Amino acid sequence: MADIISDADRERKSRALLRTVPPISDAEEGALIAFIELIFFAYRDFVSDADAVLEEFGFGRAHHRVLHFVNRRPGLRVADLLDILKITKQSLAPVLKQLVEKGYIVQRAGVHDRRERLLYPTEEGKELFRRLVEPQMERVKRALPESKIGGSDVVERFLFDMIVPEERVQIRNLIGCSSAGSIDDEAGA
Amino acid sequence: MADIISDADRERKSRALLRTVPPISDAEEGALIAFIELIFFAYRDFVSDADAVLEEFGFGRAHHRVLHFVNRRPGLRVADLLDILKITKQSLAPVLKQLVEKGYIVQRAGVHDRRERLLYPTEEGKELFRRLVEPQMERVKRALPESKIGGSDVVERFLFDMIVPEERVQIRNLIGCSSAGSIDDEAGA
DNA sequence: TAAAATAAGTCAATATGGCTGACATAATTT
DNA sequence: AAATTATGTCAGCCATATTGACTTATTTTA
Repeated sequence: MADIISDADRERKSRALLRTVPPISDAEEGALIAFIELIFFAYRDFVSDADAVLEEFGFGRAHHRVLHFVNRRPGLRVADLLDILKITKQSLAPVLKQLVEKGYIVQRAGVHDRRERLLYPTEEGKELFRRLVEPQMERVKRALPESKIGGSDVVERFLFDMIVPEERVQIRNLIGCSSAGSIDDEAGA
Repeated sequence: MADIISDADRERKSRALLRTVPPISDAEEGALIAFIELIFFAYRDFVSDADAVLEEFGFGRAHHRVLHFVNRRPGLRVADLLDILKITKQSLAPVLKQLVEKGYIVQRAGVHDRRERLLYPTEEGKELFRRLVEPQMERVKRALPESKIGGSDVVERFLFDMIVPEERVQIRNLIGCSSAGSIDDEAGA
């Protein structure tokens, strides 16, 4: 008990030093930490949607991500996938191999550059993609403000602005996102 | 197609608690998938904030999560932590052990029940918590709609509604979240 | 009071999904 | 012909999770 009080003392001291630079108030802090935790719990449940389906197929989340973006961008190269997922090719290799071996993804040599292996979903791959994305769409749809004007735009903008500025243009191009980032994407300094 | 219907069957249990939702149109689908991908990218960058700090200390994200909730709920039991993080005690054990050994968390026997090990952050633990939460608060603060009326409430509500209904009450109690979940949390059936 | 239940810790084996480094192969570019 | 590029592969490592079985200390309960 005494420890907790002295902890609070010490925290007050260090906080006083920090307060000279940034302007996050104590009142604001609680709300921001609540947001941080909400993001943690929301994401955990968000990814759990697909986990049950994946288990049926003996796949993990890594397979899901690969399958997802191959469906969304059929014909993308291995290098593109690595760039989107921000993983190494050694990490991708076993996952992609399993998806190919089990018949969910096919690789074809590029037309212009035959070194490239362009990735396409098979019919089975498309079906699995749908099974995985369906519960996630349902969850997002239910969570999104339904009839309020601009409600979903606010959420979309928030998510977009959580992304590091350098990646925003690339991601907007990738996902074809509507409202996000018309102005001050990495300006506004 | 048949798969989608059977998938809907699988989801019927949880959906029945909420409400009957109309089917997702093709036009809606694109927007929902964009949201799904935004969540993926936003979360990836969100957690990356802490990674740089963690690396300095030789810790991983598991350490971060433990340290975070011990700071937020000083005196919680090991069982509470397992429940919040939804991991097994065997997963927690090495992570907690390291945090204790390196002096960021202390364990004390419970007063009422001396079997319980209540977890408290040390001074160093509180400082590291602050270092980890600070950049995340900054990111959230920047991404949140600043002066628009109700903007952050909309986002908060969205995140809250992404959580599975059964957990919402517990999480609201844990994080002391303001706007989220005044009505129809798990009602509506 | 003796037995059962509980909180926590521990040991072992296993799996997933990341990483780095080094090297091979085929195709393209210079 | 040589360098570069795209991809694949091998080996080893690490972090984080799992299940199962067991111990210890403590509390509850029959």
